[in-house]
Amino acid sequence: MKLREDEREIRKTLIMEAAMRLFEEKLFHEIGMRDIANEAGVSAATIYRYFPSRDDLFIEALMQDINNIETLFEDRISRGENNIEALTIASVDYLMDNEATFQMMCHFMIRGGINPRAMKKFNAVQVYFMDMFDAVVKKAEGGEDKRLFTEAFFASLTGVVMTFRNYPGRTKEEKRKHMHKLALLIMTGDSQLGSQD
Amino acid sequence: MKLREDEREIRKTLIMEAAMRLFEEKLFHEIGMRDIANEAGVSAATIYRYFPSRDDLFIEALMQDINNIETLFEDRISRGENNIEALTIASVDYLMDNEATFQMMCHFMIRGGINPRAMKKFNAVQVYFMDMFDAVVKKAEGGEDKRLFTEAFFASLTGVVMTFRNYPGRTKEEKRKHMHKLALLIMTGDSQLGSQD
DNA sequence: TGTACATCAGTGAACGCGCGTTCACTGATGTAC
DNA sequence: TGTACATCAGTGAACGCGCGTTCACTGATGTAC
Repeated sequence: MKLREDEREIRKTLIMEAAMRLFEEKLFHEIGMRDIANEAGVSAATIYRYFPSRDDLFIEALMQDINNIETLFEDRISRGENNIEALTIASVDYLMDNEATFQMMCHFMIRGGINPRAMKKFNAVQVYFMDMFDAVVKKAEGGEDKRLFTEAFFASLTGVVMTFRNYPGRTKEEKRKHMHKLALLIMTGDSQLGSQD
Repeated sequence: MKLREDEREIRKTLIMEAAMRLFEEKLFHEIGMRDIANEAGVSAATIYRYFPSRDDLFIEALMQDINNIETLFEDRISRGENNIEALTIASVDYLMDNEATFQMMCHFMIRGGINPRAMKKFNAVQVYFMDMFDAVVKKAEGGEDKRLFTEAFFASLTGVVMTFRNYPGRTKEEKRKHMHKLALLIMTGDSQLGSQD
């Protein structure tokens, strides 16, 4: 019966959304199955009827989130914010404002011992994400293959956010501004420090 | 008695070195107090006579490691490898070859809930590290204040290594080469992709 | 319309394990007189 | 040189907790005849 299958999909989404909500108050490693169950209004055991493991749950949530990013960025492009500077700012802001995505990314990049099934999914997500970035960059910059540029772009923004997001003694807005500055410096070779050719 | 104090310092170092050795076979979060104790040839309880907690132990180890980096980089500079390109390669290699340092850095940057005492130490380490980098860059590049540049440098290299160190289907050497390429692209705006002024 | 059966969502409770840390104690070493 | 005492390194065992996951079971819903 098809209806049942649809129903299942809806439940899965409900559970994932509950999990995502928890990132607003907790860090990735502090979010347990019981927390998610509680937030979703089901029992912890129920989650296992929809996801084979905690890792799988989070990776599926990440996959779903990536789709949101895609439309979000395409909207920006179509609104004319399609130069590298605007894209840089947008990317930093995205990573700053979407704790869930950022934390999950870091987790799966750094942590080992993830089951192969989940890891395969995560790698697919990474490739997909990079492809999307690539397409955006291509539209913004025009022309030939910029894969290397995209990778550098993505990796260094991640690094900037990771390094300065917990910088002590700064408000969130100060951190954000600082990151913008650094990201622009990296991406455009801006100011008196630029690339020496 | 002074001798006793010295003896304590030696023991501390022994334990830290044992901990560092474990990074060659395990990831940060897999290294437990019992493992360290075992590797150092003492009991787990003994460690607590020297360090107030696991976090403190690792942070002190990190602090010690940073000193090694300093001399390592200063050697390079004095051997004439003092341009940005050489420094970039050296930094990537360092992060690739020193699992311990890299993993500890990531851990303390991302993970919350670290006790304030330990966190304060970690922040001091970060500042120290950045200062050192700054000095190296200044010597390599000459001239004025490049703090922003240093920060961007450091953060993006960290990001590159983090993003591509577990890239599937590549040997370690392939990964390393790829990182070099990306890092150089970022730092110098090299190749056909460079910064558009 | 009614009955027997299969399917499956949902769950409370428990399993099993690992881990950071603490406790109560032993024994060696140094100090004072 | 000998004795009484203080200090402290070291430890095996246990504490306490949290967590991912599984189990055995209940009850609702859909299907077949």
